[in-house]
Amino acid sequence: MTFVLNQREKCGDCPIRHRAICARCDEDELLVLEGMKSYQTFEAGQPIIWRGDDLTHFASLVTGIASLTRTLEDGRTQMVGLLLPSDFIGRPGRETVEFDVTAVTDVTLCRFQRRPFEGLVERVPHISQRMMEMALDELNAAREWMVLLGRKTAREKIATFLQMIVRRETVPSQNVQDHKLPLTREEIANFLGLTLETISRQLSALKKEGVVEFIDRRHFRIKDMNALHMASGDDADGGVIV
Amino acid sequence: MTFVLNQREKCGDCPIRHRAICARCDEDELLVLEGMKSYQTFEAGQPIIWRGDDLTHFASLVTGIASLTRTLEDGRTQMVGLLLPSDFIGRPGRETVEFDVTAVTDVTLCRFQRRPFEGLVERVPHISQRMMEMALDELNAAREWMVLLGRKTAREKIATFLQMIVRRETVPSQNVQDHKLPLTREEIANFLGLTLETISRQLSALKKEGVVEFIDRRHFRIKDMNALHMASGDDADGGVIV
DNA sequence: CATCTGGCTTGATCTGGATCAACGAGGCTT
DNA sequence: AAGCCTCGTTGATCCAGATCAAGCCAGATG
Repeated sequence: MTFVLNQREKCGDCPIRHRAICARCDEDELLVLEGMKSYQTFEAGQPIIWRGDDLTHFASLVTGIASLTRTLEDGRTQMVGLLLPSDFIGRPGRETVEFDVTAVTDVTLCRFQRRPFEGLVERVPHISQRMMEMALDELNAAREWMVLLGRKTAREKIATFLQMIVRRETVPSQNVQDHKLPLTREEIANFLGLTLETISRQLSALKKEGVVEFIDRRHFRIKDMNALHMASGDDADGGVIV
Repeated sequence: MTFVLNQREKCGDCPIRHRAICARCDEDELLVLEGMKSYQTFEAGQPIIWRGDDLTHFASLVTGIASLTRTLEDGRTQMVGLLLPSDFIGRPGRETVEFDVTAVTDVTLCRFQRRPFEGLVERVPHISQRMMEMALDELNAAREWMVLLGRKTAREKIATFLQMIVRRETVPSQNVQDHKLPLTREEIANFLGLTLETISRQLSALKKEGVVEFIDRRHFRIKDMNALHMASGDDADGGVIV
């Protein structure tokens, strides 16, 4: 578990054909993958891999949402990544996993044995380049998040989070302005380095100010995108790096 | 700027022969590098690259220390990485830089034009694998730091920071137990997401408790490694991942 | 040798977010 | 339909760390 890739498009039926792994889907190499893939499902809340486990498979997240977290001895937990459909789990050259991966919702993975997949990565330059690109994207995202965790206020953190949700558009969007919070208040808190009470209060505040509107607990709509952006603490340009 | 690599050893005279880039130094490919390298120096405090700048060169940090930071509009700044000698600056496939790189002390870089270097990376599999390994190391380090920034107390942050200094051993060590703080109190604060006053107070507290001893403002010695470890908030095993 | 300057320490006070606590509201089960 | 759960809201209070404010100390400068 490891890469989080902001790339929703598919270019075929099989998840492994997501642009995530190969930008050129007709490549013969991908046919090899067809033979070795298998599917695996997890229920919401179930662990997918624990830190320290052997990484026997690589996988592509087909449906659902998973989280990447670390929990300290006393139970404090910090989310370090959020995996959405088409995101990739696995890192070439690594035997074990450094963070816990947990299914946030029901999850389907499309898996490949690590060895043959790694062989493929080694043989096919544009796949290894793609893996490098994903790693660097993830590195950028992690560093952006470090800025948020270290220096932003609660309000800025939530505004940034909402912007991220809107940008990464979890559901392919039936209604353009409606968005779904993929996480509970507690999970959001663990993502932002806050408590669930603070999340709740800040969301209420944004609602009261007319920046966002809530359809129900999980569904919201941005009423004032500009105010949200102002509240996020990011400068004008630097927004979309992910 | 981008990779931070925890790899002090050299395997030759030239910095590019650091294990950082090639684990097998006799490779012919490295001879190519000999011809295209050039050196560049920066004074303490000078910017090396700004966010958004074109990344025309890759480089290896030969001497000195540099920081990777992001500054918000109102001046709040967060350090997202610390570059020590033999660390690598540059990312294959990227045109621009996402964070500011600044010389913390006087710095010497050994540079290479990006294009030819990238060509080399593409041609030589074990170099591209090494680059991937560095990227993944950095990704892990960034995520570990996210846990620190999001969930650790001031005391835990400082203890973790001191442990990191001891582990990464800035100076090759004349006296095994003496260590040097590579940063000012303010820089440490920006690294840990705190203020300089809090850094000062926490260091005083650790001193008073006999956990560390200060030779002068910059030089310290661990008196009670175990207590320091206890204070860091990390669990028994998970320490050295970097 | 006096002064200055930039980094550092220490004290006093303030405050954003944590913590503790109670209550609501929707979705299950029975 | 009643009784639970789990998740979420809101209020009251607390406290770790920020902020404001003096001083301090060592090395640089005249």
